[in-house]
Amino acid sequence: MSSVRPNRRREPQQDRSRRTVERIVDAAARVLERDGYRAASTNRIAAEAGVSPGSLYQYFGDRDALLEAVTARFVARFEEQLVPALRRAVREDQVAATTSVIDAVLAALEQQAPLLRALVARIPPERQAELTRAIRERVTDYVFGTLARQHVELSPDALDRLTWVVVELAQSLPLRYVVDAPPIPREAFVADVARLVLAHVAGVVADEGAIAS
Amino acid sequence: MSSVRPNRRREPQQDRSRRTVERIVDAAARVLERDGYRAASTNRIAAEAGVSPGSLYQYFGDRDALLEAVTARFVARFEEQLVPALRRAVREDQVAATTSVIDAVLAALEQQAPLLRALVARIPPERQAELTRAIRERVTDYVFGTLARQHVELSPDALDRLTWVVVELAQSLPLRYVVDAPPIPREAFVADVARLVLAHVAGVVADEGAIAS
DNA sequence: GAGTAAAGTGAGCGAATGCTCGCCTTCTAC
DNA sequence: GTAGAAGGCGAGCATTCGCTCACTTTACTC
Repeated sequence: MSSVRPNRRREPQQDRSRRTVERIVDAAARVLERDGYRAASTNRIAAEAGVSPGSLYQYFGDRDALLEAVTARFVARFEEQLVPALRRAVREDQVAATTSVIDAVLAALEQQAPLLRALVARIPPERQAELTRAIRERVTDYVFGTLARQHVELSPDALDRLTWVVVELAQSLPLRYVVDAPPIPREAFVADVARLVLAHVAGVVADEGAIAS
Repeated sequence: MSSVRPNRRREPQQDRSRRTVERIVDAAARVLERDGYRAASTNRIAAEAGVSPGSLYQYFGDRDALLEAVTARFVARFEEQLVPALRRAVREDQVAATTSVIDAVLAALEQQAPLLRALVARIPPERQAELTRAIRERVTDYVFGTLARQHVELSPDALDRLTWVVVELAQSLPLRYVVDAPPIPREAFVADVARLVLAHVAGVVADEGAIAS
């Protein structure tokens, strides 16, 4: 139904134009943070970037493509910071690794807290789901892989069930923590979430063992 | 900063007009579900309701006031269904009560699943935060009260910390469950969340006890 | 059934927005 | 130095949308 919409209308070839694209995405993020989604019109973003509307449309097919680029960059930066931490965590024991991962997710979200708040609370449209989905995919792959390795005895169904809840714990809770900023010390929160994850894994493993025997 | 914006421009006095208001809110919810936020223009909603734009503006000050009425009705219906269940849960023991509450929250959300999905995923604007905040407030009051009664030994700080996480577990997880519809049997999910809540409460209580002694 | 208030109508205004296009400027290759 | 491509410009077009207002219809009161 929806025709193929190119995110980019033209691929920048000179440094000059690459900088222009950066400036536009920067400006879009800034306007989104400051003034919200409604006010983030293409003309306004172009003005904020010090660029003409025509230039904007040389690189972005339409308004949505531009806003999508903002969330894409958010996700890229999130991943960029998270992946090394995940790699490091592999060498730790289960308890330490769990804590490290929670901490890393939280840190990666905190890095871009203002934009995150804007994206979550100031409501981009049909595309907001894409943001959380994109973040979740990254974490899901890792969590599923780790759990599958550590608990080869679990059935695929149990693994799915386990993974979904663990990802929610390891991702939704930190996300809400950053957005809401509740009066809970950071370390206490990380410890709480890590304990929840470990308790849940142990619980489901015990359940499955009870069924199997 | 924001001037006082009356949600209602005129209070309906005849049955006829009360029905009109209902039809408008119904239509708004329907368009939101079917076509998303962008397409939910006032003219479109009026047409869907079989009503003229003028009539719409007799009862709603502006577009946002109308969309706010949609989420307000969602929250009202949610509460309407949840409160009796909470009252019933008071008479049960801790484990049963926890399970009952999780189940009740889930059921109340499932009741309006399509609209919930639209409100969460199809992104109303700066007001989406209000939806989750409104829901959360209802649950928070209950959770805080219950925990305070059961654990008088806890410090106010510990209670806050406990309440925030428990509310996230009891509300965010079910909400995501309804929106995402993951491949997890309902009863297993409810049991998992209940166990998580109980484990977390026990954990924090143990922590505090260790500090106090 | 006359008078009045409430409810409802819908053509259309003013403003804003997304986006275009003809034109100019800068860069690159030779 | 120059041709041609890439990049940039911005006035303005087409469209849409929120909202109004002069008017009609319906309901209530006595």
